[in-house]
Amino acid sequence: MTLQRPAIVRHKVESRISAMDEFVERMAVAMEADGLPRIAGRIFALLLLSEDALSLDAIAGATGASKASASVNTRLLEQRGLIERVSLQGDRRDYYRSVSNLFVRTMEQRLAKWQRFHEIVNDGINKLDLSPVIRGRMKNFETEYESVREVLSAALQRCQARRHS
Amino acid sequence: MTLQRPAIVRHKVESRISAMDEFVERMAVAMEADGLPRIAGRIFALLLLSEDALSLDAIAGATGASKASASVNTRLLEQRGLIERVSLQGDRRDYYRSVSNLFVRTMEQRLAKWQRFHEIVNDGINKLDLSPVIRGRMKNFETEYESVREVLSAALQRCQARRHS
DNA sequence: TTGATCGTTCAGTATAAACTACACGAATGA
DNA sequence: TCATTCGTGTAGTTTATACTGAACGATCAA
Repeated sequence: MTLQRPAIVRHKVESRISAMDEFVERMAVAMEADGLPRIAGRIFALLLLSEDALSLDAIAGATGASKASASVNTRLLEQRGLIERVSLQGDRRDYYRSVSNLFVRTMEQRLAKWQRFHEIVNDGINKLDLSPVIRGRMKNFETEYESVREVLSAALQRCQARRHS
Repeated sequence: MTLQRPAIVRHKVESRISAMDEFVERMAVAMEADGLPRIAGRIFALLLLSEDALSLDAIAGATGASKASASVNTRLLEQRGLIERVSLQGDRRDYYRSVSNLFVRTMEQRLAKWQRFHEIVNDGINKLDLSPVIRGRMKNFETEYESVREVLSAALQRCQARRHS
């Protein structure tokens, strides 16, 4: 059974297809460094390049993954806020597309990951009996983080405000 | 052959040892989310808690890893700028300790990772023939990134300036 | 030069993860 | 209600990667 490639890819000439594929693959590898499965990266890149929302079958067909894998990885990306699921009336299928406020979403994602990290350090400061030197080092680490986090949050809020204006 | 636990751990009473170990393990899991091996996370946490620089054998003994694994993972952490190798005169062994400007180092590390990501997107904008909608979406993404990156770089420079004053 | 110790490399193994094929339950339409 | 199509769960396979044990070259002391 041969599935159609999605519109964004289908209408391109051959040389362009490989350029697109290269983009997808590079993105997939880069996102692997962020701890996501490679297929999730491919799906993300595919949707980033696609103007239309794509069905699960279309995604599976275009990425070469099985439908089950596409299902798992779309859900993962959705949970992380990198893509969103949309439904079209008169169609039972789910469709997926890149979120509109992608940058802010990715940044929020990263901030949350840092947060867990720094919570561990804060717990360490509070619960362990550390030498003054170590305690000072860790507290300094946290102070610097807090100042940067505030600056970053403010910048992100400006991004969002600009979008909604 | 029983290796000594490092000083920071050795002098603690039993209940404190487990609290330390919990810190180490939590940190190891958190750093795994950043794509590092779990053992590297353990080593990092251990050195974060240790006032003294530790030898490879001490690290292997305290983390329960083999010396080979300790060697690989200390090198990895060193390359990432999270720990540094120090040598004591009159001692052939290498010692490792947490870097002093840890926060700035970790942020630089993360910024570099983002940079690769955004280079791919920029390449896509330049090399692919995208629809106006997609192109606009990606350019907007990059614009927002650039503004945040500048704010962040400035904040990091302030951190460094404060340290050297 | 010899012996001992240090860090590293390498081959093999164990562990973990991703992915697929298959099958199931739910929702829809005939 | 039966058939169809959707998304998801699961068992098993494949693949990748972390880790260990042993051997190696380098460095230093005797």
